[in-house]
Amino acid sequence: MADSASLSGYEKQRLANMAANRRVLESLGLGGGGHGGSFVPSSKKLKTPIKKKRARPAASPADNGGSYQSACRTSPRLRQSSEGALLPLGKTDSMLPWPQERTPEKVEKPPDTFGEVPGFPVGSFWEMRAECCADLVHRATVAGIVGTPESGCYSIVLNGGYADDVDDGELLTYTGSGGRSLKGTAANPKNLRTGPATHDQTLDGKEGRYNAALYKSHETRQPVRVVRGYKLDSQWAPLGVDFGGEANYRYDGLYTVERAWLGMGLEGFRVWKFALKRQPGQPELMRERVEED
DNA sequence: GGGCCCGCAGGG
DNA sequence: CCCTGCGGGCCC
Repeated sequence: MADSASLSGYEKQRLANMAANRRVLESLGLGGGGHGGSFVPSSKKLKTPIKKKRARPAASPADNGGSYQSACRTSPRLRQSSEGALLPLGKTDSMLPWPQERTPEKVEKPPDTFGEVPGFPVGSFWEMRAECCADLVHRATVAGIVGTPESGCYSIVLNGGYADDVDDGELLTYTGSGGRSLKGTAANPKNLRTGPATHDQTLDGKEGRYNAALYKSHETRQPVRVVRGYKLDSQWAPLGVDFGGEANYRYDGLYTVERAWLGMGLEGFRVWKFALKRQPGQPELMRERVEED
């Protein structure tokens, strides 16, 4: 670790924000770092992809007629059926409710629900967000938060979108959405999916609806499904298929929203922050990475 | 690495 | 129709 004098203002602020986030998590009962979790192999996080390019199977709607098929796989430790028989790769005895075949027509989706999605237990994983979306575990292809201000939040994806979020596995902090200009300028109009922060996040309106969903969950204490992505800088994140792992996105179980507060983001605007705690009685988290340095 | 484009789901 | 967003691919 470099001495603090050599750190940029941004990096100092990042560390300060992370320290503040950790204090929130510590107030929820667990000391920071190193607890729980089954320690799976010691594959270091690679700095560069193993292969420059992977041949990705038809994975865009244009390639398969307008819809994503289910491409969920189940982790090796879950790959045995309840009877103990080894199942064919990629199949579990409970993996049935969602189409196994390609579905050219738009599929009518049932309303979203709280809690585990039948057929997709803790440890289920995917290569792409769209597949996770098709399986109804996180019903958005890009957005990190799914839910409504009225019902609450059904699911979130942790994928390193905010550099000062803290992930201790059982406890984590998560930053809300909004506060960005995605339209570009009149002279140079864009249609961005993300962009630099330009204003404070809010709980209001369509821009704040996802924050309001998490805030509602803080009140209702309904469980939130948590999916971790490979871009998350955490020992609890999946390695990523380009880095020697088998998952890019992994369902890690149900969490409750324990805290909700307005904080200062790294880009100089207010952001909504949430602290989540994993519900007890679930399979242990997988730890595919060694300690980050 | 960064920049840019555009598909998609979901909600107003 | 419009808008949002922790994608993914491509180019440089």
